[in-house]
Amino acid sequence: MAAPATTDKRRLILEAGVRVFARQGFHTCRVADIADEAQVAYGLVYHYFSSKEEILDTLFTERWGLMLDAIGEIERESVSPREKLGAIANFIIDSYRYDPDLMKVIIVEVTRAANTFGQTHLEDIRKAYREVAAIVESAQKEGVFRSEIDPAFAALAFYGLIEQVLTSWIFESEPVDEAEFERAKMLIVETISRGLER
Amino acid sequence: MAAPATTDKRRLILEAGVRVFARQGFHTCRVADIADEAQVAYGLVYHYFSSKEEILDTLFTERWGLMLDAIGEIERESVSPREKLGAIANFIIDSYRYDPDLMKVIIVEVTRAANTFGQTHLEDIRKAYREVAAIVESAQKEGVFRSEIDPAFAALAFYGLIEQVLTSWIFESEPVDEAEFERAKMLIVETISRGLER
Amino acid sequence: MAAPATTDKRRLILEAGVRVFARQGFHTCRVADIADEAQVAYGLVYHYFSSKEEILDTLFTERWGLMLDAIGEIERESVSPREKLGAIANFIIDSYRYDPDLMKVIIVEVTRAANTFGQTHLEDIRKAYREVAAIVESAQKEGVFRSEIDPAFAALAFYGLIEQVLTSWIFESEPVDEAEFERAKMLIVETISRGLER
Amino acid sequence: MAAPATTDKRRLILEAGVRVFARQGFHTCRVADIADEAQVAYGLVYHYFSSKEEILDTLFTERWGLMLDAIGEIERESVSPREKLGAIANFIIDSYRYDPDLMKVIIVEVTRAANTFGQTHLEDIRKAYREVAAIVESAQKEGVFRSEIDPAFAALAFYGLIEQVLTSWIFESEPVDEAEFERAKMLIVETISRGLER
DNA sequence: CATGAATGAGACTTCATTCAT
DNA sequence: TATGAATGAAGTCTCATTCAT
Repeated sequence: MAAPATTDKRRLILEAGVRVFARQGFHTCRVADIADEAQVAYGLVYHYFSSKEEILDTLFTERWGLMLDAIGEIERESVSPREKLGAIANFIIDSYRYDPDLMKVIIVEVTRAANTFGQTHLEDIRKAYREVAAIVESAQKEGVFRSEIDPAFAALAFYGLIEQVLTSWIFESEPVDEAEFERAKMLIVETISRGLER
Repeated sequence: MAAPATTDKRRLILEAGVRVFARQGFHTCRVADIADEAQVAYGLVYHYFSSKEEILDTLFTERWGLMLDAIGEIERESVSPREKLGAIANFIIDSYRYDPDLMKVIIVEVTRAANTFGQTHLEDIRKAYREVAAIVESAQKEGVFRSEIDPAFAALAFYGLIEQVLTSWIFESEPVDEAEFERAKMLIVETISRGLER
Repeated sequence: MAAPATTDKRRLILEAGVRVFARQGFHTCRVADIADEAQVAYGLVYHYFSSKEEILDTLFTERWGLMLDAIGEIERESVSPREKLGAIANFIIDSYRYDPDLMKVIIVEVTRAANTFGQTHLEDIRKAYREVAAIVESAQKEGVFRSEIDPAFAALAFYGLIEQVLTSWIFESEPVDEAEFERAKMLIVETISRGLER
Repeated sequence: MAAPATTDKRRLILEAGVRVFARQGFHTCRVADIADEAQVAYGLVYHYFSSKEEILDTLFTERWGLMLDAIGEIERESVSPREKLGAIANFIIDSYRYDPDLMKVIIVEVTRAANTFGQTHLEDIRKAYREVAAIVESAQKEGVFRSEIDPAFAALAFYGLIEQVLTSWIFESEPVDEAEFERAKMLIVETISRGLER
């Protein structure tokens, strides 16, 4: 009695949404494009989602939720702050490696879109920032990180760097190769650590 | 040949565009909103600009050009690499201080918008990155900066941090106070330098 | 061959149709609203009725048929014309008293709706008019009613008055009280008789 | 400098609205039909009216306002109550004679449509009823009309009769001839007066 | 330069109806 | 009988752009 993945039309539509949003952009694509991509009747999109926006919201919330969960788990592990930040960076970069289209959509259409969706999901986004800031703060208390730097500012730098790296990949025409992923992980951790450690 | 600044309708429209794009976003606003804001007849917008997009393009190109000029000048000055990066960060932050709406529009609608405009102005944007990378590279050759870090990656980190800081201001409901500007300048230079210097 | 009234889904749908049409109007409501109101699966509506319109048609035909039957019976009784008209008025007003929603639907969506359904059921509606006209005509022949008035015109006045009274009730926010029903019956008969009798 | 009636597109659209609503009904027609009938671009309809509904509202309000004005004037004349009611009946019937399509639309889509528009314009409609009731009431005080009949009920009967007569014309396939109009005026006044006078 | 009416393609959304189970 | 997912045609409204004055 396995779940018949092929006939879960709702999931089909979400996956089509990822591809279409990534290819054409949220504002530029039409709902018809999503239906076509999903090989599904136009109206079915509205059977499962109340609007084009809800598709994007769902994609973001699902993925961002996974990330927040992962960050929470990482936070609770008893490893060094450096390793924690490294693990978070890894997770985000692996998310891109695993599904670049989805991450592109999330970054381009939500995380970096200050207006419509950025506002809607601001609280979720800020939660991720606060988690990183918390890691930095407790590392400062333990004396592992320098205290001169405001934890919130450190979180800004952390995500700013990662997002910029992902964005540079997004703009590239060629798919990113495996070595590049590993190199980026290392550089990010290296750079951030150097800025934060004593 | 006096320039009657007050009745330069073209300028009026550009300035209205800044306010409207900042307030409503490029995709959400209508050309009529811009005409209204500029207190100008609907059709006049199309007398001076061939499309809504051209208004945004003009705003971006004007401002980004000033920045590229400033970076060029800074590059040619004979000061330390650290001071050069600091000067660039200052310039960008002062741009925001001077005209937050314009910078909001440039960041939200162009720099961070991977699809439409990001693509159009990609070359301009990359030029700025390359300038910073060049500063880093020559500093590495002079032995002032560590050589382990790829200059292009350093530029990514540099802009990523600045953009993230500006973005955090953009999302804030309260206007940013002067002290915050100065604090940010210092933190940015401090963070970047620490990551790059020997 | 017991009729399990409670589970007669068809009847459930018809009754739900009355409530939904009365509340939201025929054009504004959706078939889904009727299914919801009837607590019945969406598709079942189409199992019993070929279209939304057929539900309304059925409601009208059922009720209007009862009225035509009643009028026929009343006509055959050997009472005065005044009493006959009074009995018809009574019947219609009692129909409203017994099921105001149903009468509202019939009047608003069929009887007073000149376009779609009015046309469909025009013949049925006219039959009722002709019955009243026949009563008037034979009363004129018997010398009980004045001959100056065209029987068809008299029927118009008769139904016009009743419909207007019902309409005024339909628009009222408060339910009509019993005394008002009796008062209306009297006034209607009084008014019509005065207009028709010698 | 005569008003160029031919190019007043707004008026053209209103007039087209009358014809299209009369022919197809408000719910059944499309905005495109109105634009076509007016020989005007689709978008222009929305340049002048915010919705299809606003066209109907405008038609009703314009015409009903004229009627209320006329009733007000008639009320102020120093003639007998019978003549006043006759004048009102005349005005309404002449309105139909002059522009049957417009009156058809007003009656079918507004006055007799208890749901959407009836509700919107209920107050306007009731105002007309109250004016007639006022005439009846003062006639009762002067002793010209019988006091047994509630003035509000009399108004109901008055409009009910007129509306029913107009409705019967609306349903007729042939246009109504002049003699019929005059005959109806007389019958209406006759019937109502007989019901009300001492 | 300036105006704003006019155009019409386009996109979203709704919902009656069908159909496979 | 009963279910509700699936279909897709329609229709409303928006708005960038054009154009006559």
